[in-house]
Amino acid sequence: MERLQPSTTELVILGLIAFGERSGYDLAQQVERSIGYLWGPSRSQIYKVLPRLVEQSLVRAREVQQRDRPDKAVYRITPAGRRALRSWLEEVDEEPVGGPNEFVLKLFFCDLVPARSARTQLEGYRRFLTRRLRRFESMLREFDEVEHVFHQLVLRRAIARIRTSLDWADDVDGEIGRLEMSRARRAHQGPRSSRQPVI
Amino acid sequence: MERLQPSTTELVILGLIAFGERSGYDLAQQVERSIGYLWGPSRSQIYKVLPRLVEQSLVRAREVQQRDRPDKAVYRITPAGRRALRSWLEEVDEEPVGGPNEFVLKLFFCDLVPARSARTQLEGYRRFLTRRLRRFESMLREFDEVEHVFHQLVLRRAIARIRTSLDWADDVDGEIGRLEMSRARRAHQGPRSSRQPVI
DNA sequence: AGTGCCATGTAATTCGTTACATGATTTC
DNA sequence: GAAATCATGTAACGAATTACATGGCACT
Repeated sequence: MERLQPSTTELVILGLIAFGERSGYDLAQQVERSIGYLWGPSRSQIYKVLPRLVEQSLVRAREVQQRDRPDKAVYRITPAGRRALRSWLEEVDEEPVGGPNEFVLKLFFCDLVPARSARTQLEGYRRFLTRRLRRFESMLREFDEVEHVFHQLVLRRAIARIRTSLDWADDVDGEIGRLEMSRARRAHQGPRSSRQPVI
Repeated sequence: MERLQPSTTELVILGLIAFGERSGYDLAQQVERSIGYLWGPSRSQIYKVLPRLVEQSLVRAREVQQRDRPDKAVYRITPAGRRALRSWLEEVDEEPVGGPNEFVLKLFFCDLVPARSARTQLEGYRRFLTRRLRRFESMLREFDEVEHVFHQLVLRRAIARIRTSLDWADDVDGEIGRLEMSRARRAHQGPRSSRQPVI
């Protein structure tokens, strides 16, 4: 009974594990110190997801004995896990059900994949933002400003934020270019570098 | 078995009804044409919430017979509903569980309350944003830029968006000022105006 | 003695989604 | 004849939260 695509929650956990071996506790900590604001499952939810990932053989668990600390289980990504993660990151969902954050969430993990994939994802995000911007701007024209001042104001905030994100996307584009160059340079100098994608 | 505070979903539905009598269908439509992007319950969820609101006597239902269209039920806010809504809008939750959107959601409904309440809510939002900005900026310093380029980039987006929201808050402040003045002018000229708060 | 960190989980409950079901009327 | 709009709901399921439960070590 394998699902075709794991849930976003599962993929995010998987993504964090892809950066290196982690325990459930580590994951909970890292979540709130990094992507917690984009997407924040509770500690207990993480512990529920981990066995599911093992079951789908996307990660493998390993017991670690400790003296002065409680024993713990650490999880490491498997080849199947890498494949699942890669296909998630490479697929561009034009209208994600989980909202616009899904683009950003995927971009967060783009250190794991070739710069090419990051660029593709970014393009999808840009298209999404542009569509939204058009829609919101036309909504703004329809609203009457006299009766519902705050409706308009809130909409204006949304529009301003989209514009900011679009500007940011331009920055990222440049950054990806620099990344590609530095990776290419390293590739024909020394063979293994920490900057190369790891999955 | 009365809850002390209705859920956010209930309050948002209640808020929309406060603008005027609505059917379940109307609500679903209005949601996706206005605040859907901030907070989007499905149509079927709306139909589940409406009886709950009746039960808590925050709204009253009325049957409407129609010839060429199916009959429908329309909902109107009650005095108890107004009280619940007002207390929600006037209360500033410094760290909302539903995330930052809760501030914006409340501001969306601020045409219903005195300008004073809007300003108080806005101040809370500003404090929230400033706290976040400080936190994110310190996170940015901690990240190493070499290994995880995209972690930094995503964080930079969040920071840029917060700055945009803060600028927007300045705008809203000015707009509220204008609103107060125009309301005051109307108050000592004609007695009833559509621009006065309705709850 | 008390707080906080490490570490993992279960149980109860709520919230919400998707899919299904129905059916008339209007518009292309 | 097909599609869209109006109109309301149920049923099955999944996802996620909060609260509960345990327990040792380190630091003040």
